[in-house]
Amino acid sequence: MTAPPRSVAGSPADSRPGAAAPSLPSVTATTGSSLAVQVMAAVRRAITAGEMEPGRLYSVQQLASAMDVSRSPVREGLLRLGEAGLIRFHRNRGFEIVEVSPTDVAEILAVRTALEVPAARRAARLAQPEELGRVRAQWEALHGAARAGDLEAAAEADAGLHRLLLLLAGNSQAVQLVERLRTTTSFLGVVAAPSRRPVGELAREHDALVRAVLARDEAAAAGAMREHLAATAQRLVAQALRAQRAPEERVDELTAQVWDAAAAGY
Amino acid sequence: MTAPPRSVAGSPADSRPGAAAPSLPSVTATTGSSLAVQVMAAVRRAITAGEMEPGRLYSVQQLASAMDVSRSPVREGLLRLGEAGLIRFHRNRGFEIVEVSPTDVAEILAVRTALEVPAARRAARLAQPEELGRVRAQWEALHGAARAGDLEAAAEADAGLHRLLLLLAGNSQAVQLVERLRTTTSFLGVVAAPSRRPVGELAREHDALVRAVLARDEAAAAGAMREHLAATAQRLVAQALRAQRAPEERVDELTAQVWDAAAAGY
DNA sequence: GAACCGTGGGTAGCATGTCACCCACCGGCG
DNA sequence: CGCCGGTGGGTGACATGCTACCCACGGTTC
Repeated sequence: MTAPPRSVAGSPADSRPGAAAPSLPSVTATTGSSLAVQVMAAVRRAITAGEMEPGRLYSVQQLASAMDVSRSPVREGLLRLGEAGLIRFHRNRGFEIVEVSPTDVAEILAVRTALEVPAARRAARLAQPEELGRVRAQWEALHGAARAGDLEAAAEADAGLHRLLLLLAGNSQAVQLVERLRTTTSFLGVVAAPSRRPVGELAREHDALVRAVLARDEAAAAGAMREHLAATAQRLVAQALRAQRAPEERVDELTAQVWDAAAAGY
Repeated sequence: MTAPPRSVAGSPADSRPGAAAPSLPSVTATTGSSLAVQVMAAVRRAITAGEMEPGRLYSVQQLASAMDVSRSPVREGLLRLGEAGLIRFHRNRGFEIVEVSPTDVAEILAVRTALEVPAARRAARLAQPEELGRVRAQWEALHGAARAGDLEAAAEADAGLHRLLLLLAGNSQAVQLVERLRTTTSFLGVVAAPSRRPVGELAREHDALVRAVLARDEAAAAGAMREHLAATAQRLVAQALRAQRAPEERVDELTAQVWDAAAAGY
């Protein structure tokens, strides 16, 4: 449709460039919309898959060849990622993946707390009956995904529920901001824990929240949201700590420390 | 240096393209850094100067000709503006200035309230002595600019003070977010009111805030920040209302209405 | 007179050419 | 043996060519 399959030189097998790596950042498989968006998705996948790592330097040309597109959409997508703080450019040297530190994660969740706790309160107050029905539907979708053990679907339903509550609070700016913050944290790893027990627990954490909103209990909704975000934060901070090779026996202690420092007062 | 002065076709005097306008979006005068950044600044100037308006459709080619650069940096700058929600692209049709509605302004200030009120509290608690000195210095800079009647400098000092407090609260993510939000509202009009009495008033509004922080009074700092943001919000909402040709005698009433609806609960 | 359809101009998106700049490497000089 | 300036490859930024696509306009048909 949009992209006539050019012959394209590609890269034979050299990948000689000075400090560059012989990684294969995954080609454009997803046929979504613009190529720039597909590039962003591909880079994200490459990071979570471990094909691109924080230390190395990469270049636009390199990615363009590997993905079999021209430099323009690659550059465009990378600039967007850079603006979001996910990669960093070194002039005339290349770009580098920015490591998301545990502190960053804690700060992001603190910001989300500041935005979503009042939003839950407002949602409990302002929501129309048919909107409450949508909340219930989204909640049931989350439980359904949890029962099926589908982590990805559960994560999506989770995100949808949060977005819906922000929407019901009537602040579309906050919706956009939280969406962007979520993108950053999701660069950590697509799904939180591997198998543990989080699926059921995740769904259950929302129970109190949804019930409070449906009952229009503002205080309870706010409290439930705060607790849920705190639990999420600790999961993600712990994951970021492990990604930085923190000693496993100190993860719990460090997690509490980092989160408390970032969240106190919000 | 970089841009050999092309002959450039420009648009003689026709401006035939379907819905496009005969506006002259201002050329690149500021020699800052990348052309894309200069384009963003130029577009912003053109909007605040009334040379570009929300209804019309514009094209990359059009701006590129008018500014005597190629389409690449123009496109890049516009894409960044689009990501910030300030313009909207219509595929194969052009792009359009997004009108910042009074509701949007109120929502943005509500978000800032959610972020900056706790930040003021944390700053009062966490700031080191030498950091308090920087707060005092920034405050004095604000008063100096106010005394000199320099609106632009006062606005910048205002922004610097807010950024500093967010920084002292130890949340760099929030710093970035607020910076971005401020960019959006600043698209309304560079300086708030024309001459009124806002310079002195603006500086005085910060007095209680700064004093509370310096005295490490957390509750007072939070309260002062809340009041200050509410006052700012009402100014900006009123300005957005006037930009939408709201009847002057109803501006005060509508302002209070819009702000109360957006801010309640934050 | 009104609905329909071909056509042409204009646009965004992508591909590619080009250039100044920067850094790493290296060979000669002290 | 260590410093130092030349040099070449690689990169980001910009300029420009190309193409599918969309919409408005005008002529044709009923």
